[in-house]
Amino acid sequence: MEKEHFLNKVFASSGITSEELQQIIPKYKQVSFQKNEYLLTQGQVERSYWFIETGFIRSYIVDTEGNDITFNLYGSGDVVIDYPSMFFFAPTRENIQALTDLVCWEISFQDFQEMFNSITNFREQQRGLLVGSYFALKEHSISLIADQAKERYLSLLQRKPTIVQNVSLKHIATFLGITDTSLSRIRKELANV
Amino acid sequence: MEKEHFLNKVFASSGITSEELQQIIPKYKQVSFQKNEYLLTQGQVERSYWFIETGFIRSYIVDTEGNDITFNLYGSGDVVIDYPSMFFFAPTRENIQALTDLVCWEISFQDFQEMFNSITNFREQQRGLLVGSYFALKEHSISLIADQAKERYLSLLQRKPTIVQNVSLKHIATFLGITDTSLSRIRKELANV
DNA sequence: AATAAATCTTGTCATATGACAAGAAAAACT
DNA sequence: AGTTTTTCTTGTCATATGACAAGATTTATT
Repeated sequence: MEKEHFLNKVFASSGITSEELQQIIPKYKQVSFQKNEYLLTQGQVERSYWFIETGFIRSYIVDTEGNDITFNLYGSGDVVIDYPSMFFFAPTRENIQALTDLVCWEISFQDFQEMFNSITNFREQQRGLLVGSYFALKEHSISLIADQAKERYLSLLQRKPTIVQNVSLKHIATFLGITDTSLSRIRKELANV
Repeated sequence: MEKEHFLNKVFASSGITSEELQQIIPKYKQVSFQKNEYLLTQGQVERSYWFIETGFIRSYIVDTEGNDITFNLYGSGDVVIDYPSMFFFAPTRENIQALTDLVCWEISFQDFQEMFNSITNFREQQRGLLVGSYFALKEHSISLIADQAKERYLSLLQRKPTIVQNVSLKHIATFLGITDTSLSRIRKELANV
């Protein structure tokens, strides 16, 4: 996709003017990653973030027992960023990995910061992304407490069908807070109905 | 506490100048709530938020089965806000309730917004609060998946001892994603060691 | 102080999910 | 195409936690 076309879509409902968009466009650059490549690994400080044009990404953390837990799954159109690392200059606990070959649009923290401080509409739009991530995490967290594993799976299937279709069972399972064994049984049960 | 003294503490490490602080100070007003009073209820849109000077607050949501689940617990110095409701003008799912008599400092969204757009240091500091909330929620969410209930309780006890001392067992339990019965047993077990 | 209400503890039993292991199926690689 | 590696399924058994109910304790109210 052409850069301008893509960014037009990203900023479509933000009220950004075409003059502002002309300032924003040069800050984004297209980057590609190969399947299994890492965009960020544990211990690094994130100095830029990405919008996915095509492909799938997961982020995962390794817990104290060494278990690999998928923290988030991303698809086309999603923004991929570890906010605490980016804004606190803190070494991340996350590993962000390409699940497929990727085409992304990257912006550096420095460029982001400059536009965040100078363009009100950009600021509002980006704050919206952060609040949106917070909201998604909040719903996920409530769901881990309130819902059975089967309900969590059905909810994900409804909200992000392409993720469920394209990501391996074990990653979806740990994202939902269960084992791959359990998710396999849940799928079997759902298929039998 | 005097208003200026309190705000000096809140903005201490934000790089805000004393001229800027003079702009900020008039926007905050002291408000009191009585025990059990609601600061926000389900369905409302949040139009201001609070810093707690003294007292304890909990926010809870009611799930689809009618269960009351504590989403967050707040004590002195904490910022109390439902970000999605505030920034998306969305009816909240949360009920925010005083657990004790409270003294808080309140700021309206409108005043917040004005300063967020005009004072760079205020902007950075407030963005930091949002990212900090995101980070806390992220750790909590990972902990719900990766840790046993006992570990989650011990972690809360270590990070927020005054919360554990001042909030009733059943609220702490649902915050940790377990029943009051289970938490009671965990406490018994810990006492016996 | 007496009473009522809320909170916490403890018993018994049920159940969702995990742990581990073996095979089957699918995907990746040579 | 054949081989290796990864992913998914299924069986058996274990366990953390829940559900419900009855008392005990603490706190609030008259």
